[in-house]
Amino acid sequence: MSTDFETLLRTAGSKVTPGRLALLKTLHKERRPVPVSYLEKKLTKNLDRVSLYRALDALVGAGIVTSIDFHHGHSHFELAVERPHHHHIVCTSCDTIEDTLCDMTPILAAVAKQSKKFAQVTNHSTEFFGLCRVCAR
Amino acid sequence: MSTDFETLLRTAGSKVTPGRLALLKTLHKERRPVPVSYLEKKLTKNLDRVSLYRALDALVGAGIVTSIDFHHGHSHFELAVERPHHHHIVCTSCDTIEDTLCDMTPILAAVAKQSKKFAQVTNHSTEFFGLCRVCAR
DNA sequence: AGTATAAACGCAATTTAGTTGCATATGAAA
DNA sequence: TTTCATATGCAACTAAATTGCGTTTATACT
Repeated sequence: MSTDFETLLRTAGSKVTPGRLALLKTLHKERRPVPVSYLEKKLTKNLDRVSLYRALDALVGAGIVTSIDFHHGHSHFELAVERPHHHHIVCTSCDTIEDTLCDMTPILAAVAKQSKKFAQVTNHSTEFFGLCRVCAR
Repeated sequence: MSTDFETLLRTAGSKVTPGRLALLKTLHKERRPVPVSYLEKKLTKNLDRVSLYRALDALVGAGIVTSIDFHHGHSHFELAVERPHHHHIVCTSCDTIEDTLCDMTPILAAVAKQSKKFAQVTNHSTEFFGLCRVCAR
């Protein structure tokens, strides 16, 4: 899997700019879904808020970054490349996150087959909520 | 299959108020996920914005209403009772929504088994995205 | 290398979503 | 019918995300 962010940006039809490279580098380091506020702080010297949102938009559109909703009132973002497709379990008490691999392909097939209105199911987002072992006591 | 909103509110530990009854009635009529802005307009005479949010909070907490995120920058809400558990496919081009039944129980079991940090998986949210037949052309 | 141009950028202002504090009103239980 | 916790409304506020616009810059093409 490539750490070649430059190529990634090119394939996304985006220009290779210092700001966007810094963004990808940060997401790559984090390896977890992070809120925009966090990226904003980390990248103050590279991208302002507006450019950050626009970059994220472009990257999500190109499938390079995933937008995730944990029902926290704001989006989280995670690098979608370099790792197998996965989902997250979130503790509703302490917000701990754990990655979880899960195979949605049979479900996707069933949904596509069942649907009357849709020509294709291109994407899905799934989050699990629960109680972590610490909070469960 | 009860349309007995009064009982619903009571079991949720909530008081039976005209505003909350009107809210449930509206969600019942709609039978689809609606944004808060929509409810706000429909219910101006019954509940102001703040009371609406607080009522939704209570109902979601009690499992009577589901909060759904279509990546539109705001939440949608749908009545969770009176209907089998289901998910939604959203057209990324025109926002058409179609309900879809899908059985996540095997997935949930797999996730729970696989998880190291979590004691229980209590909930999940899944949305599918795609192109409807109209937009696909 | 030099230049043209569309994409990216930064800043200020704005919109939209959701929340807090507090005083008042009201449903439900005794 | 009194009591009291819960629900409500309003105003003010915080936070999230977007728009408009003038400037800069990466890249494609001489």
